[in-house]
Amino acid sequence: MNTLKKKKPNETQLAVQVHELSLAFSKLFNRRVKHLGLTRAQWQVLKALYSEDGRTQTQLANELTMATPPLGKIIDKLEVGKWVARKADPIDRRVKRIFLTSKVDPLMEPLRDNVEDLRKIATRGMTKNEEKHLYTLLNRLQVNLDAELN
Amino acid sequence: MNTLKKKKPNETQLAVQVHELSLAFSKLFNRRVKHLGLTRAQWQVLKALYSEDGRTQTQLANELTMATPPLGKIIDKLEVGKWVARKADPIDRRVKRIFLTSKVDPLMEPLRDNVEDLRKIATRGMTKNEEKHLYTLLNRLQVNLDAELN
DNA sequence: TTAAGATAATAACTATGATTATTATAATCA
DNA sequence: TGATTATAATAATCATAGTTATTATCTTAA
Repeated sequence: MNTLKKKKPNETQLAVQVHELSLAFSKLFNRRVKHLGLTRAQWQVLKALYSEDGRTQTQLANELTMATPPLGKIIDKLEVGKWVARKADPIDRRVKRIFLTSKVDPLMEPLRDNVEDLRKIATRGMTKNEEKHLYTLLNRLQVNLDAELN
Repeated sequence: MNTLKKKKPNETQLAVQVHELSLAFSKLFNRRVKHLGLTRAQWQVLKALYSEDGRTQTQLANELTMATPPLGKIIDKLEVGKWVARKADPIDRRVKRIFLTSKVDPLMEPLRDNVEDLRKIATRGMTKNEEKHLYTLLNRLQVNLDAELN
């Protein structure tokens, strides 16, 4: 009577498998950084800003492959938490530029470590070559899908 | 001045790459089935029911690796669209079992075709062996992450 | 058999992402 | 210049996923 026997994974469709992986990564990431008061999506934005802050929301949204409204909402939360500040652009009054606060700096290392830990966990049992091959194949998928999305 | 130069994909972190792939698959899927009035997540539920309907929401949620509240909301929408019907279990009055309506049957083939089209698009340029290897590696990631999630 | 614990569905709330509409401001073109 | 067009941010709405709380019901154990 139990119809819930777990499918053999190779039967799982590619898109479904990728989706489940994405959720699993997010759950693990969020669980592991909860004590820092941040989430996966928020960390992505901080990381992008860390390489160069003072960028506009539109520039950030492009880099993060995300529409501007959801990015704006993430920035709202980061602003409430005092991780970032919006500052008006002196020349173009439509623009707001996003700057990191000093509160962010001590968090970068633990967050980076967490990302690296997750990579190690996920690829456990793979050889370096297999892992490289995986990245190549994932990239191929992304290029193909991006081409189709245009 | 343009700081938005696209990263070389191999620099992208594994979890981020998987996340972007997941979003790309969903966007393409939704765009291609919009005329049917369904979404990717809704299709997943219909597909699970198609193999055997009359299951409880908890059973479906388990199969779909999803919590019961979000599943319940997807079923709400499917019910409004007359794709499924909730029926009270005659024995256990806590339980509602979900049944497909006849409206679903003619949609299964186009939806399946769409999934297959997307697979072909995504894996364009890969050999059969590379594709198989990809599935093996993705499955390894999933097993590793699932083990960590417990 | 009654009390305690477990389970099923759902409500309430949060986070993330998408699309469309709106408002303010810039840039361009006639 | 003045009108049109484009762009930046945000509001509003929807879809999906998660957690916690609640209610009804069932199961188990004293």
